[in-house]
Amino acid sequence: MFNISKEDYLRVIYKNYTAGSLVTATVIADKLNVSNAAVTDMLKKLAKEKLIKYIPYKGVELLQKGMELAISLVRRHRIWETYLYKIIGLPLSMVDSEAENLEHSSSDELINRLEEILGYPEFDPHGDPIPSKKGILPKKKKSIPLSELEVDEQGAVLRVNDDSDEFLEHLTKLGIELNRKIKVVERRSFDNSLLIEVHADAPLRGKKEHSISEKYAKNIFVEVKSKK
Amino acid sequence: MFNISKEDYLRVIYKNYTAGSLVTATVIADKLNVSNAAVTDMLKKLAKEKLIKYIPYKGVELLQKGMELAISLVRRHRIWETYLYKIIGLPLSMVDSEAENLEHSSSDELINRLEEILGYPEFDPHGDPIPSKKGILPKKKKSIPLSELEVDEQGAVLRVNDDSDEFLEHLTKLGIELNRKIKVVERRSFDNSLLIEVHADAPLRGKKEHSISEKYAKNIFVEVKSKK
DNA sequence: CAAAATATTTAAGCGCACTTAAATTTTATT
DNA sequence: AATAAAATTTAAGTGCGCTTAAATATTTTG
Repeated sequence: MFNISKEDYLRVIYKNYTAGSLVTATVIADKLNVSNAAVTDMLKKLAKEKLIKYIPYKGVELLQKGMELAISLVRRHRIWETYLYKIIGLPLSMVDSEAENLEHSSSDELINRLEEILGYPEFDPHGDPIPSKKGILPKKKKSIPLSELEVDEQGAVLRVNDDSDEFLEHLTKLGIELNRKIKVVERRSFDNSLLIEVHADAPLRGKKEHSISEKYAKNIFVEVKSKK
Repeated sequence: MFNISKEDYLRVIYKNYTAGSLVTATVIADKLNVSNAAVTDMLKKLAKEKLIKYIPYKGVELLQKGMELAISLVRRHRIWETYLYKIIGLPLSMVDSEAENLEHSSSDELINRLEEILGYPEFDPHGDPIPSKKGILPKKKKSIPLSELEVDEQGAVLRVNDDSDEFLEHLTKLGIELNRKIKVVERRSFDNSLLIEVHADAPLRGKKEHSISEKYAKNIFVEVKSKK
């Protein structure tokens, strides 16, 4: 892999940070598919630019400047994803990799225009929050994995937790996308697989039943609406 | 300037080639704003990859493979320009530099989709031809510079010959864009400046008179429609 | 047509983002 | 707490696309 830029390092640090614990070199190396040595090199450069706080052998976290840059990148990425999906009509399984390329080569003006065309969306097609021009993230709604829904309970898809093509393509086949309502019809305790009812959008109406494995269900997050 | 890629070299060679004469190193260096030494370096690499025929001290021309790559790049560039202008609504003076960034980071699928959305346009907003998926260029219509129109003659804008922001912004102010009809009302032989009538598009109707210098008129190409 | 001017290439070197291999620090184990 | 295992950093080196300065080839011109 080539030409992984500083921005990508910042994005990985941003996405893998959880309060209180630093992001380690190995995590970054894995996500970017580069050697640990390359990561150490880059971290030293980013630290010199005051973008991150780097504690050798321990890990890193973002400083103000780095945080701003990372958020701007995430914003660009998620706005492109949303645009590619909703306006251009690319399949969900393509938008992530396409956006990853485009995010590095779009002016702020273009991004702002795309956002305007989209009507200032709060979440991208995976359900991830889109930072505003000023870097503010919309509050996320509470969600639970589909796997934790009880039988006869229903929820609306809020977020998916995996970027692999296979995962996303399968969801598309099942008609599962953001905001789609899903009801659990049956749970088979043998393997914890579920029989679900995917409610169609207004135009087509109706609902379809599908069987999904526990692993899929654990990576689909829904907002619980009501019991029935 | 940094990170000027092979593709950019190929594009410059493509754009500056005229049958029978090779493209010289200096022309390339000027267009890309790099040193002659950098150009020589890169030409050797491109020649090794059989993308170009390089005759030291003389210049270069594209070979089959290089031609295909260059045309694909030009296609990506012009489709983005058209999309940014017509769909996204960016000002004409911005589309060239924006497209220059995007053209290197878009998949063929995306480009094909944009082309489809645009309805398979033949020309970009500057009037330059857009190569088809197979690399075929639409036949260009015959055009003459606005400066060569006679008084009372009228033509439709087919192409503009300058990419500078100032030039394009001024045209926008005058309401001059592709396919717009222009009539020469008066020619002042003192400085060869023209008084022109720019016909508005259907929705607004009417026409506006403007005075433009010879230099502007020489860079606007029109298709002669009729005498009056 | 030789000398001067111009264009082009070669040489040496730089910063970047990587690599592998060796050295060092941290963590886990008993 | 010593030692083995794992994680991380340092060291050395690579290819890329650039730079400036020097050498060489081509073109112009008086």
